[in-house]
Amino acid sequence: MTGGQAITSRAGSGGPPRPDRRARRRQETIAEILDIARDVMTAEGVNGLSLAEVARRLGVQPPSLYKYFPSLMAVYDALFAQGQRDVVATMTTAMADADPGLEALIAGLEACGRWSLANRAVAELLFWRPVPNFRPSPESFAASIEMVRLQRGALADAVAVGQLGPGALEEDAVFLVSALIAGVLTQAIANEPELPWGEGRFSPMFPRLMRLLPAAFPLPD
Amino acid sequence: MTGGQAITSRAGSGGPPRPDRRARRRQETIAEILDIARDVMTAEGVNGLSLAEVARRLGVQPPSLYKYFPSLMAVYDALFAQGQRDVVATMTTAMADADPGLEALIAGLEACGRWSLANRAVAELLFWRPVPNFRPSPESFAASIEMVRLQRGALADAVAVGQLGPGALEEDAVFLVSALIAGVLTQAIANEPELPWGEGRFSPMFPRLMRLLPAAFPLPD
DNA sequence: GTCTATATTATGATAGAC
DNA sequence: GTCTATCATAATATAGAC
Repeated sequence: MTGGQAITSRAGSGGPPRPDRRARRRQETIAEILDIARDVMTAEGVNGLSLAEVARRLGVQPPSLYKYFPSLMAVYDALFAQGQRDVVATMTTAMADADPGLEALIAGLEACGRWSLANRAVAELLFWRPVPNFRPSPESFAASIEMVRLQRGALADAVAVGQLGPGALEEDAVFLVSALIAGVLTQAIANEPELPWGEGRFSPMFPRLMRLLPAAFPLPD
Repeated sequence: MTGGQAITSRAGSGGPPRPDRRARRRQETIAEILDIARDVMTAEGVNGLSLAEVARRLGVQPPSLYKYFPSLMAVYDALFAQGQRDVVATMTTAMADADPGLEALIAGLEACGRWSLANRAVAELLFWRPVPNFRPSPESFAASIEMVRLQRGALADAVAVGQLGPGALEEDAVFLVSALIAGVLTQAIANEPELPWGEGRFSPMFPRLMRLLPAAFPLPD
């Protein structure tokens, strides 16, 4: 199922494929590997990921994968990095479409929740750290700092427009907020892994929790 | 390192050890196996538990363990059941020592949090369900129903004494409450696994979250 | 960039001697 | 209730042919 195109083009032109074409093909294969890896994690658990199973599903022999990733941990790292980028982009878009302040904060967290239930396995990898001996590379980790920055910005906006009190500017405000979304997500993923955001017993609690934010960071009298 | 006592007593009396003595020794070994299993999970992750490693640490050969547990999953189930009993007992005690109602609810949840950070690996097994193909047996699962019952009772008490509004009697109130403790715990375990309850960035948020309960279940006007 | 072959290591589990 | 020996399986990873 692979190589047909490349061989055809090579036979047709008589020359080797253009470098960018080869590079693009390589990127496609990498993307396919990561896609399959996500499927495997969803089916077998985050720890159940194995290069052997990925190779089986891709229809190649395990050693071939080492041309694309130097180790299993490198695959985890790529999944982590891509997932983190993906969730941050999703949150950023959702926040940009909402009024700055509390609405944007809630929209961003809700987008994070929706994404996490739609990408359960990667969300576990990102937020639960279930793989021993796996530490995300510094570059991967950088994106999670961006996530905190996003939330801090929205909290500051909410203070600026008078929706929240000055407590929301404190350093730990973001930890309180992230515990709220983490709680809903953990319960949903652990107890109702098949249900999307908005269904089940836990994610519908999210809007109610968000309505508590003004009480958590009260305006000064 | 074992067997010395039994051989001595057998040699001394000339007869076989009394059945209850043998049974007690067996229970001690089972307890020791579970103890070591907890250590292994703490060190290698919940999924890193293996009978081979337990046997190594216990100083026996792997097949010997099958005299005590029929499979690895049976060990997980025993850990699950014991952990669930343990955390429910801890919560029950903490709640009994507090005023019925909101204080008891908070004391129970706080005890659950303290226990979970002190028993990280088992808490992950209980609340995250990270082991694929592991379903707790019905008996094990029964204790987690008791946990819900405890919380519902405290919520009802809080309504009865006028601390919370009637919303706390609704079926989903316990899901909201459990999302609060789950959020703090998830963040603490994932990001600061070495820190006990009360330290770090997340578990100190718990009292602040509990102070939001009256706003979550407001009294009628 | 794919393959075969292989090294190395590990696992869960069973049979059967003692 | 312990052991040795073994089965069956699986994993990551490397060497080297094509």
